[in-house]
Formats: sequence, C-alpha cells, structure tokens
Amino acid sequence: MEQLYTVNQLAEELGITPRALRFYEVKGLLAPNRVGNNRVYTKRDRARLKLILRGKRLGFSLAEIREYLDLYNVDGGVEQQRNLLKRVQKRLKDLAQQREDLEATVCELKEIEVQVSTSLADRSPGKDA
Amino acid sequence: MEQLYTVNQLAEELGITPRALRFYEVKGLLAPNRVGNNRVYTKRDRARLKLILRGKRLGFSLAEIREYLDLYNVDGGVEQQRNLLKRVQKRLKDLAQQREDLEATVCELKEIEVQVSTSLADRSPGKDA
DNA sequence: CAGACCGTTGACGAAGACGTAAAGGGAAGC
DNA sequence: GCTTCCCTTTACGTCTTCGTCAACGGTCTG
Repeated sequence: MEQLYTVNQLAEELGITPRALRFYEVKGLLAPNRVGNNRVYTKRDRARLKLILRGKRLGFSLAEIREYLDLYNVDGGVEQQRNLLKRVQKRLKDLAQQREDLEATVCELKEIEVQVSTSLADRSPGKDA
Repeated sequence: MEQLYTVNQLAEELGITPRALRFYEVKGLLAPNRVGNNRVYTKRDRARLKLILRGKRLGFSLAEIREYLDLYNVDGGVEQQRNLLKRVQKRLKDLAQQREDLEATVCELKEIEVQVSTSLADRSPGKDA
C-alpha cells in the first residue's frame, strides 16, 4: 500500500546520488528503515529529503538543515516547546534577513538588465521593430 | 578626504577576519591598492565587499560571487553585452527559484510558530491575560 | 553454479573557505 | 636601540560535502 523506495530509486527520483543519501544518514538527517541490511525509504523519508534539498538551495549547511528539521518536532514538554518557539523565531528572523538580501540583489540585477537591454537596443535600432 | 581602511579596520567593521579579506583578494574578488607593502581599502572596495558578504548570506560560493560581481561591468562590446545580459537573466532566474524556496520555508515555519504558540497558550491559560 | 545486478561498509580523495602558526618587515614609543 | 604593534607572505591544518574506488553479501537468471 505505502510507496517505498530503495536508495537508488529515491536518489534518482530527486536527482541526487545514493552516496548523498547515505551521507545524509550518517549526518543524522535521515533514518530510513532497514530490511535486512538494505535501506528502505518511506514517503515520510521522501518528504524529509525534499526539505533537506530545499534547505540546500537556500544555502544552508547540513548542520543547519539538521537543526531546521528538528523544528518540525512539535511534541515535547512545555519547556521544550518554549525552546522550540525561540528557535523557530530565530530562524524566521534569519530568513527575513535573507529575503532582504534577495530583494536587494534582484533589484540591482534588474536595473542592470534594463541598462544593458536599452544600451543594446540603442546600438542596433530597428532590430526590435 | 576619502575614507581609507587597513585590512584589520575594514575586517572589524564588517565583522569578518583579515584572513578572509586576503583570501578574497587571492580569489580575485577584491583588489585593494597598496601603500608600500600594505593593503589600503577605499570606499569602493568596501562597497564591493558588502556585495560579497550579501552573496555569501544568500549561499553563493566565492566563485559564483565573482561572476556576480563581473555583472556590474556594463562596459564592453555588443557581443559582451549580449553575454552579460544572458548571465544576468540566468542569475535572476536562480534567484526566483530561491525566493520560492524562501517563501515556502517561511510559511511552514510560521505555521509551526502558530501551532506551538497556541499549544503553549492552551496549556497555561490566563498567562496571556 | 557462474555471472549480473543491487546493495552494503570503509577508506581515500578533493574542492571550497577559511584558521592558524611561522617568520619577518617597518614604524612608533620609551 | 629595543620592544611593541600592525602588517606581510608562505605553508599547512581543518571542516564540509560528497565522489570514487575497493571489497564484500544477497538474489535472480540462464
């Protein structure tokens, strides 16, 4: 019933190597079940992996992503939840900074784009007509 | 008249190490003037450095940041400008993807924040009153 | 039963981004 | 003149994130 994957299957589907998958496991980012000696990944593992990959695209290190994944463990006592809340809020703050950086960079690149575009249009007029 | 900096001054001001500054120079990201044997950084160098740091916060490698900085060289022949335009547009595309990832992550974290907050509020009612 | 595939662990390698120690030059203060 | 301080270069160390063998086990097929 439930969709399962081998290392190779899951790796190929998400466009990474099996080696990377095993590495993430060593680093504590994933913990697939075993059948005998072989890894078996569930949909949950897959979802977790997608979070990992998104974290990477955002430029986070595996250690940071590990912390980030911990934020999804909403269980725990009051003290733990307070702690979790703090970490979530810090992460949100970091992401806000990152968004600022992103917007600023996009703005500047768009300016350059316009500049270069018009410069090109001026040099070879009529090409756009 | 113009504000100048030594390695240590500039490093401290921007919260990095002098080692990093020299390293960026070796990697071709910075090219400060010399007075005798000593590096002297201008405001322009400082601005460039801030771009570098922003790139790092966005998760780019130094090599990518180097390319990015080259995008600011709007001079050059038509062929070069066409090339530049392409690179700018590719970079913008990458950043768009990154923005998507960013928004998705922020959304999820905010959900968690609400979840944990209300959970805490429920457990200790009246604390908020 | 041999070979073809998957899958496993382990060791070594490699690139990127610096940290850190070593050894020395120049100027400034006492 | 000697120390102190800042700066220099060179070189080696380190941590991360895998890639790349190497050597091995299990299973299926012919």
